[in-house]
Amino acid sequence: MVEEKRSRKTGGDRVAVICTALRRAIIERALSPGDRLPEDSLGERFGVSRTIARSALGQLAAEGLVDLRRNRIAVVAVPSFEDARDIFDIRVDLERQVVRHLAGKLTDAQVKQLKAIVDAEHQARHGAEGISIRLATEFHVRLAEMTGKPVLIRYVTEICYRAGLSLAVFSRPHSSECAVNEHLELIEAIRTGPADKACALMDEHLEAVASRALLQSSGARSRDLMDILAPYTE
Amino acid sequence: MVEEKRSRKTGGDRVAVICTALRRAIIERALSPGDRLPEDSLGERFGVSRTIARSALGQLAAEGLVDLRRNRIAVVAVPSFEDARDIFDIRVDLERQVVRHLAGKLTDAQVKQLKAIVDAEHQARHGAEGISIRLATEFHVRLAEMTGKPVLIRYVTEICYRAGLSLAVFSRPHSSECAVNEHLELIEAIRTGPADKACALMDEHLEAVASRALLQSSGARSRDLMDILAPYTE
DNA sequence: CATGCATAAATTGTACACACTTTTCCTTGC
DNA sequence: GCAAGGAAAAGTGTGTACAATTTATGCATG
Repeated sequence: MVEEKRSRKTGGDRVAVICTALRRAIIERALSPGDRLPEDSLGERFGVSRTIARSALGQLAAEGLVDLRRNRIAVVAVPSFEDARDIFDIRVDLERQVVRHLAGKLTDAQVKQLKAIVDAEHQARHGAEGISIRLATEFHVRLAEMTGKPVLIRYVTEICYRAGLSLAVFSRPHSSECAVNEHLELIEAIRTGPADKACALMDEHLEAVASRALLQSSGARSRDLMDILAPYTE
Repeated sequence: MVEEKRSRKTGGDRVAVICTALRRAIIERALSPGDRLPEDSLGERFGVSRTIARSALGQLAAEGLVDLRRNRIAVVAVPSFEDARDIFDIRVDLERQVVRHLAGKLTDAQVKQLKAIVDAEHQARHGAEGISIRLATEFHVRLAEMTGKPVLIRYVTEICYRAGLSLAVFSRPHSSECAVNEHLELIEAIRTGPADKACALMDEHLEAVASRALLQSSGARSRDLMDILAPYTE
């Protein structure tokens, strides 16, 4: 660990550093829903006191990525099926607003930027699944950022991360394969098409992502104690 | 003060107490956008240490009600005009979801509960304007709560408070007078009508609230934090 | 009278200490 | 072998101290 020196100079928001790291770990599935996040370990890991770690956990709890119960160790949030459904419903509305604001107004630089992400998605499609999911999320977040509307950006970002976390609970492996092509089509629709057309495509895309994952809930609940014990019951 | 004994028994979330008090003070306009919120004074006012006050400010910042810049005193958030517009756009979408889920499904008890709020609004219509605004907000929040969907409730609540704060910046006095009747009509539409009809009425209502607002306000008075919070300290 | 500039006051950033709660695990009695 | 109980360990809740930074004050200077 050699980054000691910088910490004094910049003093830059260390809470934010932890939040960013954890968000990424969660979205990449390096951390799974239910995983414990003790303040001590977290602080030690990032070379800060418990005060900072605790503050970061508070922030992530406010974002719905962490569950925080009194006197109990913080854990990565475990969205219920209903939560997941609601998160996707809200996501559809928010991203429709994004598309509406962006339709026909993307600059060439923006298109290039988006295609770069899709490229990365394409390359990552046979690697670790976590990377694919992170990149897919990044695509949507970047799209939102292009609206330049801070409030909208904040909510879309938050809901996208929560959606990613929900998928970690309920989707089966390799369910996000075809998203790459859909992202390319989205770019085209937003660049050229009228708002309605682009919105419809976004709706379709998100509905596809959701239904690829959420509609078969029974299989996803394999972590449930009852299911695990079922074969041993008789 | 005499609230000593309870602190041992419940130990109940003191951060939440401060957050609730501040949210209410903000929505009732006892605190105005830009008002300073030093951690010391806040803690002293609520009989807790700076640790707790700071945590509360962090939470409110995450909700968009407080602006928190490094090494600077926290202030009540000052939404820009664009922020206000975006907040209302998102609010329309979210509340449309609420209405869609509730249309034709309100129980008698729920209708009664909502009418009680509208009654209170009616009674408060010639009193302090802050109370009217709080009750109007409460109406929408309660409506959201009736969906029983935690995620939706959280976002609607947050966005309603932010909308209320935005109105504090951009609306002129007495612009929310007629909201009482509109709320009554809303209850009826949601109770009896089909979802589309009720959604349309909600859209109309929110659009009316938003457009009644958009004008500059004056009011650059500076007051004492201690005095302002007195009624909220309990 | 305005303007820097130095210094003091106010305020935040962070670590840490200690009390309290929850969890773990070991012991004891049956 | 096992259920009950009770330390010990692990972990959170909160106050406080001190460093770092910003803001306010006052004084000298042009």
